[in-house]
Amino acid sequence: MPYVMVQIPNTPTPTKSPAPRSVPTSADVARLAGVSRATVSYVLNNTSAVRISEPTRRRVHEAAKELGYVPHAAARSLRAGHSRMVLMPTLPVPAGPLYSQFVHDFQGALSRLDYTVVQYGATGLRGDDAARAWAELRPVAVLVPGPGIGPEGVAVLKRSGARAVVTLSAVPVEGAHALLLDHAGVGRSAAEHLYARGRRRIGVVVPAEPGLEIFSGPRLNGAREALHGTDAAVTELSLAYTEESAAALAARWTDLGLDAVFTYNDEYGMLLMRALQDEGIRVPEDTAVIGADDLMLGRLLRPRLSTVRIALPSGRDLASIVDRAVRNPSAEPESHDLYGASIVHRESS
Amino acid sequence: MPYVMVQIPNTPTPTKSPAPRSVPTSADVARLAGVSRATVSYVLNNTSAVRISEPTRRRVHEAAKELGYVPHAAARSLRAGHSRMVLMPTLPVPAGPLYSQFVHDFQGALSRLDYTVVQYGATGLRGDDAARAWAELRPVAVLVPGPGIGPEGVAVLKRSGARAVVTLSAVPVEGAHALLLDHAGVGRSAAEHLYARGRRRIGVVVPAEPGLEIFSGPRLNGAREALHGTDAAVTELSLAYTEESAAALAARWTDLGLDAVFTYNDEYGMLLMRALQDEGIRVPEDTAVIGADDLMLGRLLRPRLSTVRIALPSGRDLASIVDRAVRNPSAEPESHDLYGASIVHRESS
DNA sequence: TTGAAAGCGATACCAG
DNA sequence: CTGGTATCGCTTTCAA
Repeated sequence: MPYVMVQIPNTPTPTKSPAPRSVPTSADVARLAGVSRATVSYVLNNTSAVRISEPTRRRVHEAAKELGYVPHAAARSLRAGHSRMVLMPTLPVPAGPLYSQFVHDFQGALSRLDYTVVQYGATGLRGDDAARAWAELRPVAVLVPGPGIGPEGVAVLKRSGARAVVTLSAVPVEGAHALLLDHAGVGRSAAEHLYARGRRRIGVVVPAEPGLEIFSGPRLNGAREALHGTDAAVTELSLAYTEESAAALAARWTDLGLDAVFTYNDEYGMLLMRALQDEGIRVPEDTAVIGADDLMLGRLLRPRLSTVRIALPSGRDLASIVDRAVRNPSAEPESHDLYGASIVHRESS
Repeated sequence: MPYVMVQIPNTPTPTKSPAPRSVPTSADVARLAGVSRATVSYVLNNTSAVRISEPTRRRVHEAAKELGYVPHAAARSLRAGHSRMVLMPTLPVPAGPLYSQFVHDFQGALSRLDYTVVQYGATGLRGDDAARAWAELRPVAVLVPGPGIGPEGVAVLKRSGARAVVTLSAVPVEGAHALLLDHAGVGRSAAEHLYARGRRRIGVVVPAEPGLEIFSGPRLNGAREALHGTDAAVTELSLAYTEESAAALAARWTDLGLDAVFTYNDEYGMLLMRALQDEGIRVPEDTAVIGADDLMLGRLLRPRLSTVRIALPSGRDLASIVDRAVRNPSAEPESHDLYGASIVHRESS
């Protein structure tokens, strides 16, 4: 810990020590193999347009291996003028199981199409600044989860060479392909379901964790909307993902006088349902509970948790949408409605 | 579009249509502002070494805005000879809650130190090829989760300019900083706990999902190790993360004659515990159950799930390890033992 | 079959 | 204060 001894300037100055052994370039390989850089490039890329003699190939390969040569992606794509990188900004919140699975599938599908998926941790930047930061990488396509981009952002990306911008969100964005997640529909379905089952005083959980508003807002509004003009009332319930918060909420449950609750998703549902049960409130007799996202854990609860399923696109489908858009960038951006806010009725409601 | 006339090879050739409006460069900005590229660079980077007149600054900024100019990261880092990118290969499996949280924290901490975290989806490449693919991006540091790299891989990365390679895994790798996750210790602790509570016929769940062997293997072996030479026996139990698989396993539970089970982690634990209960097997009376990872859901089960907690490093700690290593690349790689395979004893065991 | 050289976009030195 | 220009590493014509 020598750091306590010296003044550290407040700007992060990287130590500019000369690299002990500098990074080998194709020129180094050429020198060692006794050929020109062009030849090195031909050999290493298996260029079919030119034929290189077998002894030369071997010499080049050996030299490359000996030096531990690795081509410089930036230089290559600078020269080429394009890359096959698909950029995906990371979510501002830790990914849930649904999203993790989706990303995994999407990556697999795209790499089978010879793209490279990069999740880019651009925290702290908002709106157009974020889009500019993404554009600096000159990705061939960008998949934006959530409402992190506006029409100007899309324009910036396209001007910077992105051949496809796809949003995965509740509202379409001018110029971008849209996968429309109907969060409001989730809230609406949940509310309608509870109403149909005779519930009239309906709570809606809104996670206290920051960053989730973009999902929880539409879900809450959807529920409000569905019950507008009926004799049912909606109560917004803030809940953090901790046992204490759930216990506190459960403790004032009787005072709240609710006979049903839509818990934002299955995880919060599990949390709250357990707290209610511990408080002696019977589910579903006293209070009906419904979650969302149809996670495995809902099926394992007792009573089994009713849920609203929202279908994310399969990774393969989305990958092919991206690929098509990249191959034909002039095509009009499409909107794909991801219907499927469908009720999975189990025992808790 | 003369391209329709020629044979398109079956390799995915991107349509080489001339971009309708090509990407603006700093030269374009310079032209529009009536200054040289150098001046543009000075203005846009607020270079303090030179002073540019206010009118000129304005003209440059206006030109840049009008063209929608965004600098080209590849060109910049090619010139600069370094970047502040920290590369993190994505896991070969969808991330669990523990890991998602960890990545999120780590990203946040590193961006506060002015690094950019990139999760790179390099599927399909194994061992040294993967390391080479990562090295092409010339990251300043690489964090490898799991045993995805060997000493040669580390060497390749370092030769390519990576100033720090950190592995998050069970075994240290020559030349790399190591965060040692004691998976075997998890299995050992679980087994010792069950043994101490009088259990002798102990099952160990091994997830059927591919890609998890790297975690489940050591956990199983740790359990075996702990009970070696005692009067207890270990039975390996393959289990897929589906209700059917769990039900099938539970159905033959009596035949198996087990009085305890270590379920790999809490999620599999929840799954199996529920299946056992549905089968009429009492937990913990007939069979004790213990999971791992100390997920929230374990606390919400009834009986509450005992678990083995394994402490991942905090994102901030790890970020500062990386930062230190980057600033002082010549320092010997450190190994940090992440002890903390500690038993959280609840009701299921 | 191989080599010389142009140029991708941005930056920083050195003159003017 | 501003402009030329060399340079980063690589690919790809064009010549030899």
